[in-house]
Amino acid sequence: MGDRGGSNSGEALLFLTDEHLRRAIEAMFFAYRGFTADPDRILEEYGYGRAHHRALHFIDRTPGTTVNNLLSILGVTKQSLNRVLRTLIENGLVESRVGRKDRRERHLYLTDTGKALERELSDAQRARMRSAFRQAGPEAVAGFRTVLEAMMDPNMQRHFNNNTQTEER
Amino acid sequence: MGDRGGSNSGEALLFLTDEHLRRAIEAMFFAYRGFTADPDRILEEYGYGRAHHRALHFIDRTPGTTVNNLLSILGVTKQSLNRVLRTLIENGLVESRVGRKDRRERHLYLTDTGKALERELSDAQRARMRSAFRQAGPEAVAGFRTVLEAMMDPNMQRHFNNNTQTEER
DNA sequence: ATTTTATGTCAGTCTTGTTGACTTTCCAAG
DNA sequence: CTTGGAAAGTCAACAAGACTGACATAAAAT
Repeated sequence: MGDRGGSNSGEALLFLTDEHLRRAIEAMFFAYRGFTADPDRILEEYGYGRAHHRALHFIDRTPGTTVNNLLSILGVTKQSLNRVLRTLIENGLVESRVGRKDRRERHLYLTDTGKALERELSDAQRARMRSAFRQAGPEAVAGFRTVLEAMMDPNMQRHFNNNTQTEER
Repeated sequence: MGDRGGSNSGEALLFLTDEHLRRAIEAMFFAYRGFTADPDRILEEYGYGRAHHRALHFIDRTPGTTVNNLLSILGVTKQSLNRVLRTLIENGLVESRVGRKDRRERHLYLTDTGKALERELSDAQRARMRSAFRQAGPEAVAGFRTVLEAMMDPNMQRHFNNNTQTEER
């Protein structure tokens, strides 16, 4: 019982008491709140919500992505996504183009207005992330990413590492 | 641009390109989904939601906590919390006791049934956390926690480090 | 005695998720 | 060529969980 978690390097065993894990769970909860706080404030000004932010983010990340692809990334129903997408299209933030190869598909792009809002949102989020990373230092950042990736569902890891360019411009 | 952020802990400089930060933002998004996936499944069986989980968690963490304290931790309105709390009390998972010193206050405790569900939920969440921690290794875990804490709002850091026992048993 | 605090409740709104049913388009296999 | 089924959109209805605002009650504080 009076054992130690060994040295920091190598494969030293981990003493993960329930209390350690509970603290980590709470840290995750509180940190996520911080993570979304800044974008939430901006979104409110425009009358949008987090769902809109997510759509903007992933369309920006992969221009020309299809609705179906977006669905599998976001993990919501098409009806739910469609409502958000319709608003964004109506308001001129997102453009939906019929696919050339498969004309059932709609390929999604951000307009200049859409890009501007996405920028504003991600600038705020990046600023907080950058500040946290600077405070924590490079080693901590590496560890942070490693743990986050290990926490994802395998399916989401796939999306995370998938840099497919669905170009159809 | 070629600057160094070397005032940290005497470590290598951080190259935080927008692309790095974007990846980190996505990792946070996907990881949080994994983080909540298991409890969500369990909650669904019982007809509860995340809001109930949060209440159970923090009442379990700080038995005898008051409604007001819970409100400031969870950051929701009292109407919203009250609905959740009422359900949990009606279903016999939470007990609400009038304060002895200040009889306006209600002190909240988990019943045995409440403790059982809290256990089931946090066991699932801890299992995933433990697995991720084991995969990532001790160094990564330390970094993970450091970054999360730096990402919180100062107000939430306060709650995170506050181990006040509101004992009124 | 009055004010403030802690809590609870009622009513109504909003966002974002859900299911189910139906239509249109259109690729591809029979 | 016909038909089956996939991709996408639409409509309707609904629920959880957040919100605001108004009001009630009890008790502590002034």
